Amino acid sequence: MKYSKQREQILNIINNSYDHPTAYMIYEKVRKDIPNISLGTVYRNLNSLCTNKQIRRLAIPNDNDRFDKINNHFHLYCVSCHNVIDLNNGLLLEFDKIIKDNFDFEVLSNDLVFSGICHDCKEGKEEKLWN
Amino acid sequence: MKYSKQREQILNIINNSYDHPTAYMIYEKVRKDIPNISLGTVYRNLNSLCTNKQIRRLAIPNDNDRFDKINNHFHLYCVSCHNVIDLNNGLLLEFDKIIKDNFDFEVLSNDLVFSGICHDCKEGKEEKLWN
DNA sequence: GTATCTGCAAAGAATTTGCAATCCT
DNA sequence: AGGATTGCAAATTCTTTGCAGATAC
Repeated sequence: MKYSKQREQILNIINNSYDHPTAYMIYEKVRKDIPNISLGTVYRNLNSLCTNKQIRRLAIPNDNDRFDKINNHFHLYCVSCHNVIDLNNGLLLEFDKIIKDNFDFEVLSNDLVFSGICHDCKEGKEEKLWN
Repeated sequence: MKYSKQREQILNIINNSYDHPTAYMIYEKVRKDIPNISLGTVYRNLNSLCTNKQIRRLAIPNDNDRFDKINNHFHLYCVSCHNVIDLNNGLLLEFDKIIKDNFDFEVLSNDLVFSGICHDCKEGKEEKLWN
C-alpha cells in the first residue's frame, strides 16, 4: 500500500475521535483539509484500511456502518439518540476463549454492538424508536 | 396489524429455518408459494415484524442484513463461508446485567455477531476474505 | 365500509467502479 | 518510469415509497 495524504487524514480522523463516524461523516471532516476529496475515495480507503486491520467497521441494525479504532472492542448503541458508546471489558477475551473451546471457531473481530436505551435517553424522554 | 398471507408465510419461513436468510433469500422462498409476491412487500413485512419484535435483524459487517427468530441470541459469522451459526449461551444474560449495573444502559436486543473462521473452513481451505 | 395490505414501478440511499489524470517511490 | 491512488460521474445494489387496486375484518 502506497502513501496518500487522503488515506492518512482518514486514518487520523478515526484514530483521534470518539464519535464512531459514518463514511459520510468522515468525508465531511476530511473535506475541511482536503476540500476536493471525493466520497468514492473515502469509501475506497475505508475498505482498504479495514482489510489491513487498521480500523474496524461496526455494523448496526437499521443504521449505517460506523468506523472505529482497532483497540476498542465493545459497544453500546442507543436506539434513541443513535450514539455509540465504547466499552472495554476483559470479559470479551473470556468470550473468545469459550467460543474457541466449545465450537472450534476462531474469533477474528469482536465488533459487538449491544442495542438499547442509554442513561440520558431514559432520563430525558420516552423511548422513540425510528424517530 | 391485520392478517395477510404474505406476512404469515414470511414469518413461517423465518421460524422454520436455521439459515439466517437475507431479505432476497426470503423473497425467493416465499415466491414458491406466492409466485407474484413483490420484493417490496417482503421488505415492508420484515420491517414491521422487526418493529413488533416477532423476528430480529442481524447486521453483519460487509454483508447484507440477515433475519432470524427471536429466541436465538448469539451468532458466529464465518467470514470465509458466510454462514451464520446460532449459539445459546447463558452468559448473555450475565452480560446484560453487567452492562446495566455499570452503565445504566438497558439492553434491548442482543444481536451479537462474532466474526471469524469456522471449524469447517479452517480444516478445508485457507482463509479467503471477500472471495 | 374502511383501514390495512399488496404489486408494481419508480425513487432514494449507500456504496462501488471505470477511466483518465495525478501522485508516490 | 510504473504502479498505486485520485476525482469524477455513472453504475450497482439494497431498500423504501407512492399509488391504485385488493383484502381483511
